[in-house]
Amino acid sequence: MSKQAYVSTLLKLFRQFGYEGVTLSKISQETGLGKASLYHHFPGGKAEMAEAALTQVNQWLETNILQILADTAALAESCETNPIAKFQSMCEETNRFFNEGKNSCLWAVFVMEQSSDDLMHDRIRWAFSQWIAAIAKVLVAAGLDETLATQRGEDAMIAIQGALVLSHGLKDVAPFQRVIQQLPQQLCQGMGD
Amino acid sequence: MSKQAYVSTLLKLFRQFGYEGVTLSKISQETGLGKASLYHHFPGGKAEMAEAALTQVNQWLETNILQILADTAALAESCETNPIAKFQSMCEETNRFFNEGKNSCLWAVFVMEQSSDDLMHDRIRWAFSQWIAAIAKVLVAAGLDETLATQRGEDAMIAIQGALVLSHGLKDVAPFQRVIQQLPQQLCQGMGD
DNA sequence: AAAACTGTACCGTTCGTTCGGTATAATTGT
DNA sequence: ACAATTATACCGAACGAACGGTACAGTTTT
Repeated sequence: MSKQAYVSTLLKLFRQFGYEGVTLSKISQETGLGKASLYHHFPGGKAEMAEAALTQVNQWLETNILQILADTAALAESCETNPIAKFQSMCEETNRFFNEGKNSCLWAVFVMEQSSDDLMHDRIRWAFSQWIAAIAKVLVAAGLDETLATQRGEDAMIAIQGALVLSHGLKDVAPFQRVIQQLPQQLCQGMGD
Repeated sequence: MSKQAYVSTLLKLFRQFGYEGVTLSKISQETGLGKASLYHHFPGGKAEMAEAALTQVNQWLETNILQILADTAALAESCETNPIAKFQSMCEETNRFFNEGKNSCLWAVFVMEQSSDDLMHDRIRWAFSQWIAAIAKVLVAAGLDETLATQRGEDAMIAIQGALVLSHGLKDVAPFQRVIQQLPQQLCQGMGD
């Protein structure tokens, strides 16, 4: 089992139970590694394990979301006036990442639990603002006002995070599915449709 | 100090740190009560304390949100065609409850942490669906289609929950403030403005 | 006096962490 | 080539501290 696989297990556990809710026994059980072995891979202990999980999420954001949104290849085409395709790709990737709404968001879990120290919270804040800025940049390139574009980026994050919370609360992924489906058009509303 | 005040302290702690993040030592320290006293008031221990906190939130929902939305007094007036005033009251109360966005939502914390047992999760689900249904009922009374009305109720919950998450993530209550301000008109859009 | 309440000491368990050590693979010296 | 050394991965056992919870004798309130 590679270290990447261990981190994936850590991510699964932390976003499911939160930082305090995860015990080293659970981690040991889930990874198959003894507690002492965990300290070989993560000398910083539980805190470093949580940071590794956060790193994986932020790397997913960079490679699977930010890169797609910032991609200038499709810009030469019709994507300039109507960037709906980009947002559809974003939503597909987001839907996959959150397992159709059945997964929680590590950022939300760590932030609400206030388990993250300042350094960790800064990395989460960076993630949120980067995602928002990437969306806004696409909309600005399509001719939207910058202030409104940023607002829509925020609204997208609000919709995704809120839908995750509500879907978990209702034990029904339908709200998240509806949000994911409607989001691209919602972001592009009032533009050259 | 009344029991109600103790429960308020419990609510504060649980929504700030989550179920697993709160220890009896913290509770004892924050309430000024010894462990024995805590078990006198809450014989069921930590689980009962968490349930008491949840009960307080759900009671707030009933008395400060559901009741206002279901109030038929203003229905005789212009509220029938334009229920924006009701939603404004709802948002004011919500804004106060979440301390302008600085507080977390206990439902979201418990649901995301998966710390709640089935009975607790059912009460949280009840709260979400009741709030949504109450909003939908107002919109239906104002002439909106039932399916769309329920969707807008869900969107309101999504907006509130998502805005809380984002505001905590960004360490900035501005997104929550904007959502609270825009929500009434957003709920009534396309109606007799 | 009876009831409600609380302080102190304590219980067994589990927490995150560390120690000492083993087995295997890679590297080095000769 | 082979032996000596180092590095990597892993684990059982145990640590002190803190966990949630309990027993019981007081104290306060009524």
